[in-house]
Amino acid sequence: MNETRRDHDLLSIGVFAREAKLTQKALRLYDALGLLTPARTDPDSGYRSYDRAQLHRAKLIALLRRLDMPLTRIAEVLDLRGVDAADAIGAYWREVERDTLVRRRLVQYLETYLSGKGDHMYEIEVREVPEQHVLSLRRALRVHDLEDFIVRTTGDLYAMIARAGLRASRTSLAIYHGRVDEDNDGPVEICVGFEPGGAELPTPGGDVVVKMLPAHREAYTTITKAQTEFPGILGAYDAVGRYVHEHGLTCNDASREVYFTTAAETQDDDPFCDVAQPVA
Amino acid sequence: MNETRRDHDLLSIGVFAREAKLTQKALRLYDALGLLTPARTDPDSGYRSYDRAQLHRAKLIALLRRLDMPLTRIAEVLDLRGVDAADAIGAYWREVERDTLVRRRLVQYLETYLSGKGDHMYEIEVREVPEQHVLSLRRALRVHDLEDFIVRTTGDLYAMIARAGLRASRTSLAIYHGRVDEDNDGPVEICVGFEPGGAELPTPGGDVVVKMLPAHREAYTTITKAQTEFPGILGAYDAVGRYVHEHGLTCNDASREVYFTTAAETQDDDPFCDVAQPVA
DNA sequence: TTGCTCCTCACGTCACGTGAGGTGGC
DNA sequence: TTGCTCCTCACGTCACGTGAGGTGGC
Repeated sequence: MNETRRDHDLLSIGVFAREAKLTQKALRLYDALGLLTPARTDPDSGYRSYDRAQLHRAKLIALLRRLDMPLTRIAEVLDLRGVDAADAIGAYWREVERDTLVRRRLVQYLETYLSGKGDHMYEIEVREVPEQHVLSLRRALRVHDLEDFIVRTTGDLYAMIARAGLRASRTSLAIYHGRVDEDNDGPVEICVGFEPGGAELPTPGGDVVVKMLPAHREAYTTITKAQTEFPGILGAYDAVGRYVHEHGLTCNDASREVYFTTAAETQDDDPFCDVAQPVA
Repeated sequence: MNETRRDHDLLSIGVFAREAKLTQKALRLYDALGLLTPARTDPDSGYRSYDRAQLHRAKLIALLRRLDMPLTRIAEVLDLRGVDAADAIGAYWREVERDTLVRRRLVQYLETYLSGKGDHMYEIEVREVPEQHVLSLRRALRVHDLEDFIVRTTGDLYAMIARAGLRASRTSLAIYHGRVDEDNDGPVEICVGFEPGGAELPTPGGDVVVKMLPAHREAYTTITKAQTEFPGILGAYDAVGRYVHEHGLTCNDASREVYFTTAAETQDDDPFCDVAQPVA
């Protein structure tokens, strides 16, 4: 009750640990790291004494550790004051939440496929695709940049076709010439079809090329916008792959996504694109 | 492309690791733990060979590790099939989400108080409280059981008073005779006041006692239902404590919460209870 | 013979937990 | 003298990462 005047009491490590909700072992580590140095260390016995005023710092460390913040990062936060410290914690936590979001989707994916609900989630069909003139741009990139690249490039190619006075196809493609994830960078090719009418396409600049996509058969399934999210979309690829396998077909070109609408005009549960695999 | 017929190909650890997105080091550890045993180990060279069909198991391990699931728990999941495995993952993830919720609130609390927004969040006042006859029950318990205990006991005491034909007070109390958290168990005392009118209270049974709470002064602040959530409520206690300290007052009894409404009829942002500290 | 892959063994990382064996203050 | 607290040092935990030094197959 009389603690008002005891702000400069020295506390033993045991008492200090109890009040701060830290273990003695942790306090000794923080001392060794210079994160929380005792107010006094007896030169003979090595006994540590803490100032009651150090409890603030100790409690803050304890709380940040409950957020699993690494000690090096805690040291950075402790160097900041007030709003800056609050912001640093907020920034850390946003990282955690981002990570949690990815993992949450992973759990959904696992639950769906392990429980067998994924087996009949996709209707697979086979269709003939005629040859098609396209504007195409190919790039190597990781999954992190994938969505942005697809959206921007598709828009750019549509714009080029329109400016040339040509009629564009209603669908666009993303062709995966190699795996795209954290470690593999494709490459990915974006294609937008057009009708080579009277007007002539000017020689496109940069990496954009005009080419002809050959006619082919493909196994495909239509997925909703929600289903395009990683890792859920893997389920669609798996389903198409299984279909191809079970029907004794052979993959003869790179797998692809066929977009027939834009994200802006599509609800989560509306059809958004096809996942397709050319087969022989 | 011809992998259809190679389901029983043996893969070197390097190839297998790349396909499963695991490191060789991890695969050797899983081998040592019996979590994922290579289809074949060369008795001379020690070279490990994996069956292509083992990729399923390996990829599942890799995904579960991305959820930070411990290897022992992964082993349990791998022993299950289909829906059971999905349920086990779901159960694990619910634990993670529960933990995340607690930590999320902790972040909110830290951001509020470090940025100084907490300083003026509570209006503290002082009031005189007259003496009061109460029914009281005291128990030692940890924070986990606290809310349930308060709600049930308060309801029970009100019921006892009503059945005795007496008029109950509009407010009830939770008095903290000791800290209540994961390690400390109070004790906590629940009190409901009544007017000792014509009818006589029967001698209450069990641990319930009749007593007189003495008249006193108390510093208090009113908080909303949302603010009662741990750890946010600590801010109210801090604010009252600071007020007492800064005004040179002395705490002369245990701190308490004064409830003047029930959770059922209260919105998150409506006043729900007072946090009070008797002072001299 | 040259690269490449694989092997084991040992030590490092992170933030502690858990003794062992010994000392200091009341 | 007896407990209690504190000290250092060493090893364990968890799931690997990172060499060191050496072998095997083409």
